Order: sequence, then structure tokens, then C-alpha cells
Amino acid sequence: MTRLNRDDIVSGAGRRFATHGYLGTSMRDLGDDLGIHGSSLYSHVGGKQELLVAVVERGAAFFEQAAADALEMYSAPRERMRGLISGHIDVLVEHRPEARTYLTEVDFLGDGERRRVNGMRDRYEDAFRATIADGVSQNVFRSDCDPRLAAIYVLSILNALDRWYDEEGRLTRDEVAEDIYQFVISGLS
Amino acid sequence: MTRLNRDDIVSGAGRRFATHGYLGTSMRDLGDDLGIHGSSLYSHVGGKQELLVAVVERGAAFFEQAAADALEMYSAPRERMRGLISGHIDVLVEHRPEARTYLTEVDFLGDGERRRVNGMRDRYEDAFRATIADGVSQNVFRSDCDPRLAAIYVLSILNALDRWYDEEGRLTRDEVAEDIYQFVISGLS
DNA sequence: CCTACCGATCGGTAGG
DNA sequence: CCTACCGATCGGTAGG
Repeated sequence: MTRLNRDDIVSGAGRRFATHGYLGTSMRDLGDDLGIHGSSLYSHVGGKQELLVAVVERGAAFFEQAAADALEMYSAPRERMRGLISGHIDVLVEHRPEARTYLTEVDFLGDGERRRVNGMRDRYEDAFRATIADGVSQNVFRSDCDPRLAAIYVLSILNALDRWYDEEGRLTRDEVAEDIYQFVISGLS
Repeated sequence: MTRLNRDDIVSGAGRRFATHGYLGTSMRDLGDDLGIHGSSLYSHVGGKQELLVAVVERGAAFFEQAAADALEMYSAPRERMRGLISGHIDVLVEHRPEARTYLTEVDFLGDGERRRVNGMRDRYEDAFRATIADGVSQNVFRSDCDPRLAAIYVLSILNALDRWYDEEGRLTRDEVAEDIYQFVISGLS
């Protein structure tokens, strides 16, 4: 039982925020999870709001990195889409607390920070939109599909995963990725 | 300025819960919205929890009714799917506060009520799943698609609408419905 | 529907 | 990292 550092506390906050929500988490709850008094958290962090910022930023960074990797690794639209889908699922499974907090608690950020995070989300969405637009102009996707809307649909499917997908369940990560890929590719073709 | 009744208060609660969340709404906030003191609400309702139950139940009932209408009105799988999609969008647009609260605040219900509501949600999902399964057995949809997963995908797209669709924006209700229908039908074909 | 109020809990601070 | 504490706010009640 060694002393906690800031990272431990941000991780703990991520777990609590993901399961109980930002408003549903008190500093005392968080302290209990970590085995210290709620008030002791203030030796490590400035406050509850600062913890939310840290957790959400971690989540946003994971998704940003996943998109960058997919775009670098593949260039054909279909492969890129497959890579984006897999990457998204990987982030969701491997960093669930941060991913979920990022997806559901953005509204509780301050104005400036929320705008920043929404900007990151828009850039992430752009990776999907651009991939679809490429596919359209290369005639591998339907020409009558609106890339902006299609990107929203794909991300809607992916983001909803954290409400039902259980890695210990029937489907492996690859199986869901493949199934979603097939659905999406057919939808675009 | 006449006196409020219980329905007014449930409606007001729906609006607040939808925009600020259940935990982010105090009885005083709600009273302010309605022009009375927070404590006066207790002459009309038993408490905050009871309001959440009432709002969520309204939302669930709207979706249930929409599904029943679509199933009664159409029988061919593709038409049924189209009807289910339109119906869902109608509920989202016409009863946004209740729909959104139903979709996002279920976790704050008590155990019994939450199970009841999740049961209603499962039955609603069944309408989509059964429609897809029918389509598969009638060879109008791909035979390699899992109706259970496909239903989740369609509902993911539909439920996400309330985070971005604006009826005052570029797209009419019918245009989104048509676009989603095309995407989904292609994904299933 | 209002006034006046209760006990509990909240985010956060002082001082060690 | 703990103890002791603060002012604010919460859901809810009593009495009218």
C-alpha cells in the first residue's frame, strides 16, 4: 500500500465518473474507492472539475490516436473504414472508463474546455467523413450517400457499443468489428 | 396564470431532466421553471423520484405506441422498417423531453422500475429484430446478418439522433428518415 | 400554494 | 495524508 499519485486519482475518477456520472460522484466517494479521505484528494488535484477535465482529455486522446493510426496504416477507403472501426472498439474496450466519460459527461465541462473537446470530437468525426468521401469519389461507395450523415451513422453504432458490448460475452472484439464493418460497408455500397 | 396540475409538473420535470439530467435538477429549479416554490411541488407529487418515473414512463409509452402503429400499418419487412424508423423519429421530435429522459436517465430509477422500463425497451427492440428476421426469412435481407445485432445498429442510429438532429436545421424529418432507411436497407441487403 | 425549517450531504479549506 | 470544519445546497416536512 504505497502512496497515491495524481494518475491513480485520475484513473479512479474515470472509473467512478463512468459508472455513476460526474454529478453522481462525490469527492468522498472517490476517496473511499482509493482508500483515502475525500479531503485528502485536494493535496493531489485542484478539484472535482479538474478531474473531469483530465479524464475526458485522456479519453479524447485515445480516440484521436486510434484515428491517426488507422489513417496512417491504411489508405484504401474500405480498409481505412475497417481500421477506424477496429480502433474505436479497441479504445472502448481497453479504456472504457475514460472512453465512456468522454462520451457521456462532456456537458459538465466548463465552456472553454467543452468547446475544445467538441473540437477534438469533430476532428475525429472528420476521419470517418473523409474516408467515406474518398470512397464515394473513388466509386467504391454509393454516390448518393451524404458522407456527413453516413459518418454520423457509423459513429452512432460505435458509440452505442459501450452500452451493450461485453468482452466476456458471446462475441469477440473482432467479430463485432467484422459485423459492424459488413453492415456499414453494405450500407455505403 | 391558473393553478398547475400534476401533468404540468411532469412535463416541466421532463424538460428539466432532458436538459440538465436527473441529478442536475433540484426541486427548487423545477419550481422556478413553473413559477412556484420548490416545496410547493410536494402538494402535487410524492417526490423527485416519482417525477422521474412518470416522465420515463411517458417516454416509453410513446415509443411503444409508435412500434405498435408501424407493425399494424405495414406487414412487408421493408415497409415495416421504414415505418419503425419514421415512428421513432416522430417520437423523438414531438416528445423530445420525455424521449431523451427515457433514453438517458433510466439508471436513476429504482431497481423495480428500472427493470420494468428495460423490459419495455427490450420489447421495442424486438419489433425491430422481428422485422429484420422476417426480411431474412423472406430473402429480402442478407441471410448472413444477425437480426439481433442489426436491430441494435438501427436503434443506435435512431437513438443518437437526439444528440444532433435539429428540426429547424437543413434536413426535414422525412429526409432524415429516408436517408437512414436507405442506409439501413442497404446494410441489410 | 407559501413560509419556515430540518438533517444530510456537498465541494472545498485550514492547519498540521 | 488526516482531523476538523465551513457555507451552500439538497430532498423533504409541518403548519397554515
